[in-house]
Amino acid sequence: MPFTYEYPRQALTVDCILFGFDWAASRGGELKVLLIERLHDPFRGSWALPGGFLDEADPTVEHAAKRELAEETGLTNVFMEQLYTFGDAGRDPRGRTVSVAYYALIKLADHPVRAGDDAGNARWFSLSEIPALAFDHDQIIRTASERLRGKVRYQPIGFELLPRKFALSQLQNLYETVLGQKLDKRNFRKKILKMNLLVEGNETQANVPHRAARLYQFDQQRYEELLARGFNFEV
Amino acid sequence: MPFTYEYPRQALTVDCILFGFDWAASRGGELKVLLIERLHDPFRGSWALPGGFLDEADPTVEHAAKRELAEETGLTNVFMEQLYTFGDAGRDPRGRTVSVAYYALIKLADHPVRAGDDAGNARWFSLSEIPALAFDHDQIIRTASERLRGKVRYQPIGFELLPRKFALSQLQNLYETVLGQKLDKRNFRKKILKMNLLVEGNETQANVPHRAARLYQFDQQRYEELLARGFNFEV
DNA sequence: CCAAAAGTGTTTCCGATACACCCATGA
DNA sequence: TCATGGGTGTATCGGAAACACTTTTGG
Repeated sequence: MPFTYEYPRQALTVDCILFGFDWAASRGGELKVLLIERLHDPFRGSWALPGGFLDEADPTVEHAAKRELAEETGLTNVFMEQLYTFGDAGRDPRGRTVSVAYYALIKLADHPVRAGDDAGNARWFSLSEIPALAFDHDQIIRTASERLRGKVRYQPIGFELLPRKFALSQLQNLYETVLGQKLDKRNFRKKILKMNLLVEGNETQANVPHRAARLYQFDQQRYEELLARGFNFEV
Repeated sequence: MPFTYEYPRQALTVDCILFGFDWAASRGGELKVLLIERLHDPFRGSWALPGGFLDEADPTVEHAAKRELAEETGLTNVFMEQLYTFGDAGRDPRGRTVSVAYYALIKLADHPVRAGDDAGNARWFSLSEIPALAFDHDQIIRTASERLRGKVRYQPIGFELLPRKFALSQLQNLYETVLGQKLDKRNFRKKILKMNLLVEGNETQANVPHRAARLYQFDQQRYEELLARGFNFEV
């Protein structure tokens, strides 16, 4: 059942960049990106970002991104933000395709991943060990990483990337990873605590071969206040 | 000559938001936006953003935006940045249309505007007196205004919006207009001069009924250095 | 000489930075 | 008892903010 139009039309796709923070990575945390293995041509067998064609039934483009993500990786309830639209001629060997990319930050532990219908496999890759990707997806990931580095300055990204309860050193480690630079421990703590964004819990780490760290949580209400009124976290 | 595809495709358009700064506007400057009057349905006779369909021959989406802008308003050599992609169902009465919006800042004086082929008229409107617009173009303009307010904090926008030679009070007025708040004259001057971004000229304003202001220019080279290394202009 | 905008310094305050040692825990 | 990371305070510096009067020009 073909579809016919008076003028040529380009294909419209969405792609999803999901970032997770892997605290357990040996000696310092790592940022990871979720990739799927393509089951169909073009680039069959290659790793790629989850994504696919916009559907007539999708009420919004963002909806299409969430739908494709769920279909290919099983992930749901992910808050996505639009990143950028990629549409250079030649980015898809099938013909002109324009892709709207969305990105999200999620807690790795809360979102187990499984391969879905259109994907042979789904896996988290460290940013530093990403294989050759289909289409211009390496370029998309670079753009997303830059955006993340920018976002960290005016939004508390730990809220989305860390487990509900975390040690301050984990939060600092996350910032150091995203920003690519070491931060002073005492100054970091002073600054982050002064924001009144964190609630000190009663628990501490368990089974660590050193003094156990106190665990904190984000204060949801305070977080929303900060977002609404504008926020600034200069390093 | 119809075009046929195996799966349904959405129409892809581009829209251009051009901002200009009108210094002469009585009592303080005004931000203006370029609009065109639509010659064809839907929304024939309405004011709208310049824009149109992506063409198969456009090598990039940005190229499509520049091409449409030139066709409808005669403006060329405009540096555009991608703003956001708008694709909610229902934003176009003809059917599903996804639009990639681009925005640019230009010097009003350097870019005289004329109506082009597909536009009955082209005119600058103050942000405060924008008429009812076609599609969701009011929403697009709101998004662009917010982006501009954000951009002002890390890029010297005066470079793009002001005439080549300008008085410091013009620059301050621009910042006040974009940010929507008054700034302290002495502090503003100190800060902007300390950046070494401005070159003091020999000339002064002519024919003003008060003390003539010294005129400055941006230092192109210093500007590029700042852009490259990152830039911060907190109010 | 009046109206209107140009131009000019100092003080205060706060946040950013730099910096080193003791503490708790499990092995 | 040792290795490992957790936890803590102070001094200095620099940029941000507040603030008012004199100068120049055309009408």
